[in-house]
Amino acid sequence: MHHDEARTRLLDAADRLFYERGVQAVGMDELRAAAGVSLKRLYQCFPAKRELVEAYLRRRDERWRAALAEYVAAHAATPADRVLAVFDWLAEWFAGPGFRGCAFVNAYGELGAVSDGVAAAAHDHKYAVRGYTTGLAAALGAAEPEVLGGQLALLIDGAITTAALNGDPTAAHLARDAAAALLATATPAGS
Amino acid sequence: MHHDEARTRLLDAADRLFYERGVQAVGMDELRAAAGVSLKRLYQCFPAKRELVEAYLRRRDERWRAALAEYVAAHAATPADRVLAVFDWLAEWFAGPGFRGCAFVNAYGELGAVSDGVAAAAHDHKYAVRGYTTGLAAALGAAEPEVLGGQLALLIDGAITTAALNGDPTAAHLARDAAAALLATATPAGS
DNA sequence: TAGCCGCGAGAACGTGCGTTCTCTAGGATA
DNA sequence: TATCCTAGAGAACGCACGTTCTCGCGGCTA
Repeated sequence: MHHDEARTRLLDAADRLFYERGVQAVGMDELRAAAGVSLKRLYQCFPAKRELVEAYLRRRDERWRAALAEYVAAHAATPADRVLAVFDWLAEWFAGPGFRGCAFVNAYGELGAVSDGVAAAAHDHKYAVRGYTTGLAAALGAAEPEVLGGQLALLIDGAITTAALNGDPTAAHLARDAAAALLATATPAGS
Repeated sequence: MHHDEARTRLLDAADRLFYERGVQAVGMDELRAAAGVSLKRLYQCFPAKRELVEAYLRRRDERWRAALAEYVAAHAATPADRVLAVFDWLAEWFAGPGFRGCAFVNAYGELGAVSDGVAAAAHDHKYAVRGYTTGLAAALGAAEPEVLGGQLALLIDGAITTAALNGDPTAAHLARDAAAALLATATPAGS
């Protein structure tokens, strides 16, 4: 097996197992077995668990934001619809199998105090999401895009947390309605 | 030392250490030392770490919600001010020393998949907070108190997450402004 | 005073896990 | 064909930690 394929399989296994059960609940040997890779190869690809964890978060960040952006681009035509589509995408995610909240929040709770790399990955992810919503707000012609974008990010995080901890996927609808109300007050009428 | 005093000191130490560094990063012996209690006494009070963790969460839930309700009652006169005061309290919490996000979200990320007790404690906490905000919304005369209350809870969770992961205490102000906008659209004019 | 009880201190035990080491087999090369 | 390199399988190591056990001391009771 090639180095790159082993790396991909390890990241796939990490993405599933770390998200499903938490980082510390999954051992390197279980990961190795799930990926179908030898322990020696594992440590060639990721010399320590720390590095695997950070690579898992970095890749998940890219994929998560790409999936969101792709859905929004495909399902909405107007700037306002794009904002609302964000919450439609969340609704689908929440209702899907295996949803267990935000991987970055979870990892931060587990390791943020102890691992700078994890804390930085969580920070960067949230910062990037906020950048995305701020972009949507700017496209709307909002008076203060940073404010509206930040508020949309709050609603996203709140919905994820509520959906996970309360097991309530309808949090996405609640957040969508709140976002619509914020849009109405923060943008020039009729935009 | 009395049994009850040992229990209190253990819970005090747990509240500080578990919140500060995460549950799994703190060993029973370190906890014992921080509480100034013997290991034998520790296991008399809490026969397993699991039980100490759950007691920590239960007590923190009560104290957190009591502190919030007390602040709101003391700093706001009208129903609308009470809603906004929630976010003022959050702003103080975020800016205080040692803030590291929501203890329940953190514990859920760490152990929610593996411990039913932790998942239930997190659920119950969020459910209770939502009940509180729904009460505030009802006092406002909101057309749909459950909706507004739920949305306020989303903003609270979003603000906590953003403040923690982005290290940005001003998330409370953002959330406060968003709450004000929601109040304006969800309540009869002038209430 | 003699015996008993409960406590604190800390050693000890078992287990899980991150990481490294050993051994064996197979394929490429001269 | 002989040799070397690499990979896989899995044993081994070291450590951390949850939990239990041992020991010795101090205070109570008869």
